[in-house]
Amino acid sequence: MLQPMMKPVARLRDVAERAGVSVSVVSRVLNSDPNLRVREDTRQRVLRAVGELNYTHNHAARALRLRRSGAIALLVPDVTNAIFSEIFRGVEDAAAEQDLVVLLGRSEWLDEKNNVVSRLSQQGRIDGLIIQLRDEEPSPHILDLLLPDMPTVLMHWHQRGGLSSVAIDDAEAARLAASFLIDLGHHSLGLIGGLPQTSTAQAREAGFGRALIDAGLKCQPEWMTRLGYTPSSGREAFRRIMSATHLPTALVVANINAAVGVLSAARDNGIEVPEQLSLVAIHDTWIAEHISPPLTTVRMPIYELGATAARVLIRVMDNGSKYHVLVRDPAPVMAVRGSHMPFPRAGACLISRQ
Amino acid sequence: MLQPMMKPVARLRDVAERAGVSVSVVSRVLNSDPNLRVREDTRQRVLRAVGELNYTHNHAARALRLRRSGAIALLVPDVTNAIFSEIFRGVEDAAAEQDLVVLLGRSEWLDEKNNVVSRLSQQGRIDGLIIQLRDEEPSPHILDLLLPDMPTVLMHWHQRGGLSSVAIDDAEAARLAASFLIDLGHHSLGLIGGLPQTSTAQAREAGFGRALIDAGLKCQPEWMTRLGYTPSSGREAFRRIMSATHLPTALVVANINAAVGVLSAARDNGIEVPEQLSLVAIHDTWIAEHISPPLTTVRMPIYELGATAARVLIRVMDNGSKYHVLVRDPAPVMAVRGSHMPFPRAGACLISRQ
DNA sequence: CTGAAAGCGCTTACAG
DNA sequence: CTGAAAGCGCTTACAG
Repeated sequence: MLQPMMKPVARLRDVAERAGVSVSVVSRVLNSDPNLRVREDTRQRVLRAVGELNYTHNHAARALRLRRSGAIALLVPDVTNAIFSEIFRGVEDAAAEQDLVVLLGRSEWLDEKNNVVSRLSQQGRIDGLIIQLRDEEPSPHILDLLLPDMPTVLMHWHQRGGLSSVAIDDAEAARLAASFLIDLGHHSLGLIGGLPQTSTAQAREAGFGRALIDAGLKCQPEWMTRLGYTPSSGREAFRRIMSATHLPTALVVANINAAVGVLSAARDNGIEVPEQLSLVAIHDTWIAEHISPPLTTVRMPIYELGATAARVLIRVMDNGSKYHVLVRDPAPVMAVRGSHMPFPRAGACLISRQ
Repeated sequence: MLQPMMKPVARLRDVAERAGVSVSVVSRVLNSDPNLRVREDTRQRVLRAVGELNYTHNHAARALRLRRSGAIALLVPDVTNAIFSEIFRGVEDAAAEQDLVVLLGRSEWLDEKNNVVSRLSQQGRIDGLIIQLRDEEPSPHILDLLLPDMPTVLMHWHQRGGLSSVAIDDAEAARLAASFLIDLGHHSLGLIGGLPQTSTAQAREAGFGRALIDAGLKCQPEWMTRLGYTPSSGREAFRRIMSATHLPTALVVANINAAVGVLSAARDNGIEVPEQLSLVAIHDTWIAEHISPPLTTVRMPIYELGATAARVLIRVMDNGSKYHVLVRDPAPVMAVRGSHMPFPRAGACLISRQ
């Protein structure tokens, strides 16, 4: 059995004694109760006693009494995904404004009985949940079953369903990437997309398609894959596209991690980026400038996505209503680096099939 | 003000009523109180009622009563560092054995007043703390001041100080990497090391040195840097080593993220890896096989590091004593990929200075 | 074998 | 303007 976690520490009662008032007054002063009228004199005595005893309130007691924990959870498929770093900061900053602590976890095993989600959301652990589902598990209905009464916000989610959701403008990101390449003279464009059941993949594909249509170009189905956002799926996608009859001169890669795989697959196949193939990836993380060639990407408002998710969650917890928010500010913007080139260019060496 | 977080839910009392016993019995049955004698009959009734009402205990009440929260925190400088993924799994698995939940956070701003560490460790939030300090802030004394009574385990920390600590065998990792290269015929080896104030960097440098000495080779100070574990520090380290009078034929890179920077700096400088320069990096993450060339690395017992940290912490919480553990099982092992070559080799093209 | 009761540290109507 | 008291949902000596 574990022992008590710390030595005796100041309680409200101790503060009250030292200040010569009742616990009620101390509690009210600390919580700035608007109904409280105290002499400034008294208030100062209380505050001084709090400082001298180094009082901080006991969360367990507070949670029990108020029926809320003061914590929210942020669950994502993979905490080590660099994109996620910014999301976390956004959530934390917005949560801190309301004195909420953020618990970070993995959104795994939603099918199993004894999963992280249920364990975290057992009575009294957290007041609300921001969750990004795994791409392979895009049916949020599971959550309804798992946590019928938990205020929940789906992240990276466009559909308007039973739960609140926040998303970034994935369509615009892909449109921007594609038209950037088109403006460079490319007219043979491919898309390395995400899993088709995810709403981000659908949106990115739609945006890509719109850019081509706007430019009077045609989508080539054999240049479009829907395999996911991981390096190995990027690798496989590249392999498939390279086996097409004709080849594109440029690719929009729907995710930067997939682009890492594309880049290394290209190298393995002796194809030079950007000389023979231009690449633009969505999302801008540290790897973009530390890989060779440095990747041209679309930078997205990821910090704001996190902050918005937290603010939406707080409102859901507050009034139980439902929100669907698309974060567009700041707008997606090109981070221009070294993985693209104009087309056609002098001395350009097209990919020739043997 | 936030509203109560969920609709009325079964309490101990509800279970007791339904089972026709007192709350004491229900509580004791659920906690398998060894002093409890109940008729099997009664126990079954209780268990059935628990199931029917879908009872789970209220954490806040439990925490208040038991004076412990059932949660521990894991704080690391950067949650998106891929090395950390395995640590997290290890900690979670070991913690789950004791029904402890793991809160994940960033170990930042230890100097500031209002930091994550203090906020998390306010009364009753967590029972203990596993922390990996930022490399730039290697004085754990700050923790003593910040959290005098919090059971704490330092991770990736070798020194025997006031706090418990767990580490992997960093010296052996570097020794293994260096002797792997030496066995390949290299005798001009450099080390791209971590910040000198960190104990991991000291250990890796020591292990590297020992391999050279064992082989009768000399350390070349101009081939050794101590700039850190990030891609940009790796880039800078490469630049410095390349400005030396003579050049090494192989490098041990003390961290895989730094190796990513080294690789791209090498490419920028027109140096072929592995043809002109062999690279072995410590730590084995997804990037190793998705970068080009795939990196030869040393795989470390990172999952076990996390699990051990949690087990040590649990013992510290239990009996207040202090432990210093070096995790050596499984032993560091080479993950052989494509960033190294024998030396000298037929047709080898050494790096020549212009 | 089982139950009544105290108390963990808070907040908040209610009373004065 | 301030305080006494109830009660949030548990656990656990103690009594029977």
